[in-house]
Amino acid sequence: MNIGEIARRAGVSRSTVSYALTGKRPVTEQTKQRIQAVIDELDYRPNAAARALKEGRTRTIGLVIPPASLRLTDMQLGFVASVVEAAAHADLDVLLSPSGGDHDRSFERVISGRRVDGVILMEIRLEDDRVTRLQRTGLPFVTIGHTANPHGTCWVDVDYATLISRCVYHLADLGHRGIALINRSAELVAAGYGPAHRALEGFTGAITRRGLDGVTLTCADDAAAGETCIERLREDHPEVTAAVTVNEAALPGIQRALERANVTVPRDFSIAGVAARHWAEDFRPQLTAADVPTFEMGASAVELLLERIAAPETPAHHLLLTPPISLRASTGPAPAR
Amino acid sequence: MNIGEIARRAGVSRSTVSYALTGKRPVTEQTKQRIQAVIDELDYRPNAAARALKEGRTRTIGLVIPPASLRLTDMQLGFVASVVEAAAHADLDVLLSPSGGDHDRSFERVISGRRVDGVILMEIRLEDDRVTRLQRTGLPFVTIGHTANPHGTCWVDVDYATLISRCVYHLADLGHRGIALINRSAELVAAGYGPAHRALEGFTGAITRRGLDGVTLTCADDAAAGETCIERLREDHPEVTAAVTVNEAALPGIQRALERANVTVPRDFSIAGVAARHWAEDFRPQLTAADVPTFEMGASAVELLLERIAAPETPAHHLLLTPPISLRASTGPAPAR
DNA sequence: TTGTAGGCGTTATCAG
DNA sequence: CTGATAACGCCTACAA
Repeated sequence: MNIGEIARRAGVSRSTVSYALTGKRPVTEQTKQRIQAVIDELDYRPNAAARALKEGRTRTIGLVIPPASLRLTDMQLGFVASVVEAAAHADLDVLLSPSGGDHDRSFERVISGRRVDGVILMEIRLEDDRVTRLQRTGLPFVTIGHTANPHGTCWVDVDYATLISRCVYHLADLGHRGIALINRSAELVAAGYGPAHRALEGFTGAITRRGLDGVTLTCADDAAAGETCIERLREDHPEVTAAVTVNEAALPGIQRALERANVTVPRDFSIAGVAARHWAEDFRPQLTAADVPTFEMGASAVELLLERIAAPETPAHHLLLTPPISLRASTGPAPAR
Repeated sequence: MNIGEIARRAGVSRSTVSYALTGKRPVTEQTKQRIQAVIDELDYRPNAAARALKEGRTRTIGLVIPPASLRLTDMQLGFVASVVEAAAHADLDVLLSPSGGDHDRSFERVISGRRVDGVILMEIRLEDDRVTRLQRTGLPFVTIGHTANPHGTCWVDVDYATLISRCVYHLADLGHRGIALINRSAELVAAGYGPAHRALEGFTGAITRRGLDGVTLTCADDAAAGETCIERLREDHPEVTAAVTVNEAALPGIQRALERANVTVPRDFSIAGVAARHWAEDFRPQLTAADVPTFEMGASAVELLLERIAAPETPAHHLLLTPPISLRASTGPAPAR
């Protein structure tokens, strides 16, 4: 079914059908109705490929997600959901590309061949090949997270360094002297994953400024790892009375290990961090944490991308969010010696 | 950058470039290399829209997911991940449509206008408008889950009825007489969501056949709901000594409530069900459960869809999986009276 | 207010 | 083995 067939049946020319559809030229109410009747009858929709070819844009954006084999974290899922939602709201479709490296077939397919008008990238590393690649192509893009040197790129991120610093200050104010950072996995740190590095940066900075005793641990993104992490911590560093974490997926394990060791939170041990709200509220007792505003971040990323598509030469904006730390029930005064 | 420019620079015709790329016609090694050199230099990729227009297919499939505002369950996420992965493996792109109802804009956009070669639908209801709509359009589609009357449609699903029956038999064999079903939410049941209905069907069938005492409960998809569900159950039905569930998201809450009530699993209370493996293994003690093979299901859905796209007139296949029930540590003999 | 015609970038048919 | 050319379906200047 194509526009010519509609035109034929309605007894008008193809351009009239086109204009009746787009409204870019006045069309008599009567002919418009006749055309609409035929369209309704045949359930006609303009061919997207033809339109894209003619107009030079696809009304589709690409969303590059971590390889699907890795289980997505709740936060990543939050980004995907909010990006998809915001895009749908702007009548845009979203093309998904699960890819890690620069030379991924799926990634190449999506960014080349004009399949999309722009790209949103997540899980950004400090040095990220995909960003470099995208800069070379000239395709508009926005990153959720930012590289070590983000000048000239458009991004939205959470200020992990500041948030973790604040958590440490909060714990220090409560009298804690030995504080641990439960970071993301050693692999992510090694790969130069931004949030992990920035959390560490904020942690060591705050520890130093307050003259505290800091312990840093890496921990894989799952409950089991959280469990062994706490066990190790209590064994190797009994002087530690509090922890800050950016590893939300480890929280259930952390909780389990503390319970099993008969450590009462916050009486015996305090914990705070950065996490999706859902994880913080499911922790027992509820976790004092900065809730990562995934919904807002995804929506902003789409918004920034649309601006960038509309005006590619405009200077790049970015958004560094510092959401408030919700005081819940997991932090309290340091236990007396 | 287009094929004409490449042809000009390589001193050949456009068709030669095209054939050098697709290999559908022999091209001298020498010219092929000259062409490739120009392509590499200019980083040329064929325009996807032009190709789709000419070839009549997009090499893209649509994946309809529940509205993004609802948090996706782990199982849904598993489907998305495996579909995306399987599609990437077949060099297909995936267009995401977050939509619930039939008249959703995003849904309409994706299925009409030849944006995709086929569609995968998830979260199927017993009566599902989207399925009807898709049948009308004639676009190839596969559903994960199936409608009440799935004849002529192509689907892959888990046999909830049989699995829940088997769980009940298993518990009955262990001496349990009072058994509860912890189902999905009342809203989902009311909306005619298949797995919820089929779980109930399998449950009541098994309870009747064994002459047991069955209690059915609905429970929202989150930990908090699981907690109150167990509290209610123990209060209203103290005679119940075991439960079966299809509500994986409620498991952490179920566990918490049982622990708090000082109920030891499986000594005092047994529990079994259907869940993604990850949830079953995170339960303490680990949950005796049929692990929903999300990865396999997503991959099969893509495979079926590809067959269907290749041969639309072929009779519709389907796949009803009955994964084995992994005996873990959460079921044991009924406590003595 | 409506119609005609050309071109977007590819692929495939038909000649050479 | 290679080149010219005609579609694919749409949009939009230009002409009426």
